[in-house]
Amino acid sequence: MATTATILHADLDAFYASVEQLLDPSLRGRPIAVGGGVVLAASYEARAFGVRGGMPGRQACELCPQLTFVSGHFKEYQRLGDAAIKVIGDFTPLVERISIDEAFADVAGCTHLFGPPAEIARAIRQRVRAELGLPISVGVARTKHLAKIASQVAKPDGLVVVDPDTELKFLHHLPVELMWGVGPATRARLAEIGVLTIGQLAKTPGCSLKQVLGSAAGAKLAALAWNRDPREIKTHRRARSAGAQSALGRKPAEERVFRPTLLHLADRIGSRLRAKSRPGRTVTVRVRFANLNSVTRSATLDAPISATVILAELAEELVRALLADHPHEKTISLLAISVSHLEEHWDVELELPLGLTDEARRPGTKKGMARWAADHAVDRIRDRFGWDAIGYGSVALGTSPSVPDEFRKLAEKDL
DNA sequence: TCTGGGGTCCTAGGACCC
DNA sequence: TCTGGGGTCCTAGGACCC
Repeated sequence: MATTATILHADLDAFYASVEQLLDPSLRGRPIAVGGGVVLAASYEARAFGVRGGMPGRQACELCPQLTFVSGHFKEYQRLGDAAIKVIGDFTPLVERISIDEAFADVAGCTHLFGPPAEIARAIRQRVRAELGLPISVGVARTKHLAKIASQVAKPDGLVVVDPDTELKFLHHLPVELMWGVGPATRARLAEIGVLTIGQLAKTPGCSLKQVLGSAAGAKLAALAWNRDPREIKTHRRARSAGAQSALGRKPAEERVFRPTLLHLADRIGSRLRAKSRPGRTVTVRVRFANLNSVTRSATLDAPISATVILAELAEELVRALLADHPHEKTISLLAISVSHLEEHWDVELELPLGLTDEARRPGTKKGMARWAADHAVDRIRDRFGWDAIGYGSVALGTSPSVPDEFRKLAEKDL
């Protein structure tokens, strides 16, 4: 067992909101929310009123009447997020980026250059503050799980170092919902058997946890509660799926509604897959009905696909079958497509959409080639003139997107 | 007056093969 | 004809994270 804490977890505080307060000093010290119809991020001043990310804007206003809404500077988020991660990268190459504003790092190999892990954490915080003007919290511990918890405890704008000798003492008095993998459902189930803290979880017999959470989840949480976390820093992991979704408000479950939406979603996904030569074999659609229940349908093909029109047609077939199985659902509120079983690298020109029967989809046919050529042409034009220059227009959707495209891109993983 | 969008992982049951 | 076991893949759903 390693006896030193060398794992760092660094997390920019209320990232989008902090960037807005950095760009506009008049917003500093005030409750602000990025977004409009929906709160994408809230400053700490706003969180004090109960405002949270994902919350409808109207509800946020009720909680905090003096709340100021700002539309986001999404390019700045990307730039500053990249810059913060780069600061960490100046200390060690072993950096695992989790999202735009968060990363793990292992500094075991660079303490001889920069001093003990706690010193490195201080230096990172100081540099991000001085060079970028942003607050960042850092946790230091022997495992990723504990480092992540430590950074949560450190927020806002703090540093917490968990000494290996006192890690269980630190961990066990904290509430279970701070653990990675414990959300509302698991928290509620644990509460039913009287488990509120990580210490209580640690002392709960394995068989009880298995009963309440299932065998795998129970064993995993028990291990984390004793700080047995085997995960290592992974510097580059490839994406396993790519998807897109669109909330619709309330729309009738009809072809004229879902066809243009699915084409638009397929266009977004297809262009990403083609850009990285990573077509996929499994296509999954999700339909959310008016009552917020959602249902999925998927199909796995013999060969991977990434052509926009083929993706769209397959998605349409799946949605049609899904709706036929739910004849009483007349209203849909969201459509989603996801492509998984992605190839590591694939020459897209060789794309062979087997498993589909339509003559037009087969390779070598005139229509099949025409579709590949059309995608290729669209991709080239977008390379030169930008995504909106051409495509299966969102004008067809008839509604403006509830979330700007730039925001969507921030959440996209590198394929 | 019912919360957006992009992801990951796990599970249970069934099909199919050896 | 009935019986058993193991492994892999697929599907649908659920929980969770940022």
